Amino acid sequence: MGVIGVCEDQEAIRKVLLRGLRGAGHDLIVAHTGAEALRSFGADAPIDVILMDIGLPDSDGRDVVQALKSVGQDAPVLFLTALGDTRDKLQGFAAGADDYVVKPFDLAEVLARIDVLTARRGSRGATVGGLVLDPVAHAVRSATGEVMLTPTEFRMLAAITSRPGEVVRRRTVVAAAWPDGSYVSENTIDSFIRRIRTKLASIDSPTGITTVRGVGFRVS
Amino acid sequence: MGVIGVCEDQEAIRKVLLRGLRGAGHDLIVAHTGAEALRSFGADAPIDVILMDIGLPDSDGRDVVQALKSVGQDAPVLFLTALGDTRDKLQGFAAGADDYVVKPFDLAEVLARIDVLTARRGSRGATVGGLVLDPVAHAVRSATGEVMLTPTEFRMLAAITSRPGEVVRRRTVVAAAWPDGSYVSENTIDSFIRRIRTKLASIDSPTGITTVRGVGFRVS
DNA sequence: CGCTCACAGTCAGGTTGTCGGCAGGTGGGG
DNA sequence: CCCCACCTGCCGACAACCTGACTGTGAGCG
Repeated sequence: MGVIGVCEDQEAIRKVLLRGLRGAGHDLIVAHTGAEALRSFGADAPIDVILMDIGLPDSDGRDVVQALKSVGQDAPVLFLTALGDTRDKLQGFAAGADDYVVKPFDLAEVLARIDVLTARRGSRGATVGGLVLDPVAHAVRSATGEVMLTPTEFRMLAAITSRPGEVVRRRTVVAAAWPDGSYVSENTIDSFIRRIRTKLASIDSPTGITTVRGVGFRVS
Repeated sequence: MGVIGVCEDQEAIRKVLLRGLRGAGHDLIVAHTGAEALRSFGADAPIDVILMDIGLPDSDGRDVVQALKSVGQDAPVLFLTALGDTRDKLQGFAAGADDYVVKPFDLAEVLARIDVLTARRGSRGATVGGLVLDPVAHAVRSATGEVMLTPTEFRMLAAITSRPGEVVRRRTVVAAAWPDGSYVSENTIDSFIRRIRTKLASIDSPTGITTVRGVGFRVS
């Protein structure tokens, strides 16, 4: 379903979480400490939801989340913690939480809440600024026409349009359009971007792909 | 802040909610029964978040929510209910909930959760004195416009705005914006400050970077 | 089997934006 | 008044990016 970044130091809890998440069909990126989370959950990691403990051995999960946000990681965050006071919760939300669950938690509920968080960002746009992406026909439509896209072109464009207005990093695009672990030269990305741009122009698309130097691409 | 649709039949709870929501600066559309909610919360009602009780006198809040979704109302839904079993919660999420809070609830927490739901559909980013830094888009926004920043510019501005009102030393800025151990001439810092100032001016930013002679910079 | 076509990926050359620094001007504090 | 910190305009180097042409591969077809 999605890629979940899990940061939890206690082995027993981690085991329960990992099994539950895998059972629900999620892919996982696991960290045991705040420092590890900072390394593994970078802005270019294709993470859909972050599950974060607050009481980590090396740091405060809230600080970790704020650090991640400041480097551009914008995946929604669910705090999973023993701190259940209202004040703790408010601090969690202030630190950028999208949800907050108090231990001991019920696995099924956590899974449901994760579904909500993943769905909320996925549903953000079959149609973006006068452009309609048709996954069945592998085509894009605008007011004035329609073009076919090749499979790779389609996956790339889908990755970029899935976040209208946001910059999508080149690595993220690669992760979305090519199978895991495959190497593609930077130049290949450029070529595909060019082809997509040409096709979009051929149907007088109102929105185009703008490049953000040193970062990636963005629909505007 | 936003328009909240509240559907709650019990007067005591409703009163607490209404006062709290108004106090937080929200506008309200109030319903006392499911039927009233269906009438008032239509697809064209400009609602940002729906606060729904489940145990309504005339109907089940979950059915009401599903009916609203089927007519195109897509505002996020927060269920506020006495039913706290895991099974109840799962049913709530299955019915389309974005969040689920069990009574007795803490008003401050509910307000925080509402903020999350409204913020997710609006603009994101830390806001400092009328300026919004968006790490995802690599941009700064003011009331009148938006500019893109280059990676280095963004890191510098982020370092300075991270401590509003305080003076940030030149060394601190360098440490935040350049890789460890790299030497940059004092003049280079000035150049970047200048570029950032120019970009901020181009969007009529209400706050600017003031220099503190011999120490560093500060947002005012 | 050989031809054609579409797609993926590469290469080389040109173009542009970012970075970092220089040189000269400006202004405030001693 | 002088010095030093800072401002400003400007320029060169370099990397990132764009562009058009080209190669390799595999499917479809007569």
